[in-house]
Amino acid sequence: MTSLSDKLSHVVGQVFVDSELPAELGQVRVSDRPDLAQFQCNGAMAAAKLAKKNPRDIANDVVGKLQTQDVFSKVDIAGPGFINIDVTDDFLSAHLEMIRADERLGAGNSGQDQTIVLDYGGPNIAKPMHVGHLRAAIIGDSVRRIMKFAGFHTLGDVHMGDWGTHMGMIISEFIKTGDTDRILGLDLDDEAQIDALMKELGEMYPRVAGECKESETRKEEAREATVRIQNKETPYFELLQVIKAASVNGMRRNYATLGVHFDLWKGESDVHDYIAPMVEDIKANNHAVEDDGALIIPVKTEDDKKEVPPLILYKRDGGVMYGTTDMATLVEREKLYNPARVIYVVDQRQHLHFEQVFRAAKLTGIIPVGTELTHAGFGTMNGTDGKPFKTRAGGVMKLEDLIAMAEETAMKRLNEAALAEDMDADEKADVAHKVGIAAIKFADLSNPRVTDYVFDLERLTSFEGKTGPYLLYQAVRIKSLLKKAEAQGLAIPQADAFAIGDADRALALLLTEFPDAFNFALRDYMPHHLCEYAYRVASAFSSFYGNCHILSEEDEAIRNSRLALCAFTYEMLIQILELLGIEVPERM
RNA sequence: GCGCCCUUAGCUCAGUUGGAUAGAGCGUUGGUUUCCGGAGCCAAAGGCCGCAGGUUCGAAUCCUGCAGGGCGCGCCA
Repeated sequence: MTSLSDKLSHVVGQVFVDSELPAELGQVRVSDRPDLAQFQCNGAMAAAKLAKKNPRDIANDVVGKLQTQDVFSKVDIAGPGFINIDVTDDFLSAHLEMIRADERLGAGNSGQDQTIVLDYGGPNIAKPMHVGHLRAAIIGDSVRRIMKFAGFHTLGDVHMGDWGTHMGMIISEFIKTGDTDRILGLDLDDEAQIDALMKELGEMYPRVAGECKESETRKEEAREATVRIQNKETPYFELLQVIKAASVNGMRRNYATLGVHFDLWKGESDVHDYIAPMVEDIKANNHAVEDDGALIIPVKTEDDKKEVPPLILYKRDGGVMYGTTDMATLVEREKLYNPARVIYVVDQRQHLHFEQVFRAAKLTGIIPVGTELTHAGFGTMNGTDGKPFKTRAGGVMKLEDLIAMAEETAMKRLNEAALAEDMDADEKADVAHKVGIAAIKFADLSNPRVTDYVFDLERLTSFEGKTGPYLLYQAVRIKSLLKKAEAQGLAIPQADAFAIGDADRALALLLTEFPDAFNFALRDYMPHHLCEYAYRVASAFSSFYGNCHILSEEDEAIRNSRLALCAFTYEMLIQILELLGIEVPERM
């Protein structure tokens, strides 16, 4: 299955081949002059250069051959050699029927069941989740959904930070204050006790971290505790388990609220035992060198224009760094899953780090050279002042506070719009939740991953314009229409339904573009292509809806076609929003 | 100092392998409802695409230089 423009490219490409020109030149795309044509092909100009001929002559030749085919209602030449193409409504209707019947809506199975691992979590235990974790979660989960839809076997890993010096700080503090037994005695099935512990940790961590900065002795205590944890000594290791269990509980809650899914709940501690043998192997293969007391892997190459620092396996003090852990994680992933790709959805600022890790992993053979390792980095979420998003007081905003704010604003919007008025409190709260999450996610996903963006809650919760709530509103409006049709006894035709005409041609053509938008999103790990497309579908529907009657249409064939088109548009929107991780309420 | 990214309408941003008249949303102005959900729809105004060169039949897009902004550059993660 392919998009309509792919299909046409094939036809036109064949004509180019017949003229002894490369098939790629026959590439057809949606016209950027919809007033002139539905599709265009610019290959004649490029061909002119190759064949040293007049572009219009080549175009003439191609057009002559295309005009004999009955899929086209118009083929002509404009300007220096643009080939403009329209398809017949019958052909369009038939194509629409095909993608409607296809579970991938024409997008094809490019994944072929290959396994890929996605890393888009990274919260530290014992610390509250904050807005910094939001983008990784939202983008990573969407990329996972997209890849799964494309036929990949996807494994999302939360990969939490549960093994570093920050744990040493906290656990050494509990030991010092004699709170060990109290912590070990906590009932982890009791939400109240978990919340109390998390609150305590939230207060404790910044204080102890500050002390460690001030005092070398305190820092040494933390460091020593870290080693004891990593040696699994009692009660250090046991304390870690309690803190971890409580933290994971909070993480699961946060991610569940966001509707973000992970297949694997692994952490840095899970790969600790891989480190020593991995380093031995690396040393045995002469990839590691001693440097100023540290053990490093040089990863710079001859043709590097920039400085690429080595990856440090062991620090001068014998401790490991996160590059070491990332390497060990790759050892485990290779062993357990043998992935075709590993994709890291992590802050763009860590790009150099990943370049080091990827080079080291390929160099040492931990990961086969043919395996794709990608850092799909993302930019910073800024406040309306253009600086990184903070609370009014200037601190880091907790994720749950941000979500609560979004839900609150969403509720305010619903009231302003007099939406969801006849609902009971629970249903309305559920709608406000879905609207709030849709607002956050759509805003985050709708700009290209790598750029920074401005998080303006007032704007992105609006029901107007290119926002998540607008998309929900449009989807719900279609659903309402479909329900009304059902109530009137009008069945949605399941096959041979489409009879596309002037009123619905634009929407029909747009619906055939799904595979194009999808494949861009898939190729670049950039969901914003789908956001853009979803918005175009929603507004094309709105335009269609405003311009013609559907239920009251008296011609049965036209009414059936339009009903089917509404139903298909609804399915399309729901599917795209699902790929973005956005849930749509039944009504609002 | 070196490297990466960014600079497009008043504001927030799209723009695929170089293609026709550079697009959205918000805001502004005007129109629109005896009918399916009008926070909708239709339309208009608004641009030396940071600046200067170059390549090309053709450049927001590719190359070079400059200016402004963000980020990163070995023992934190």
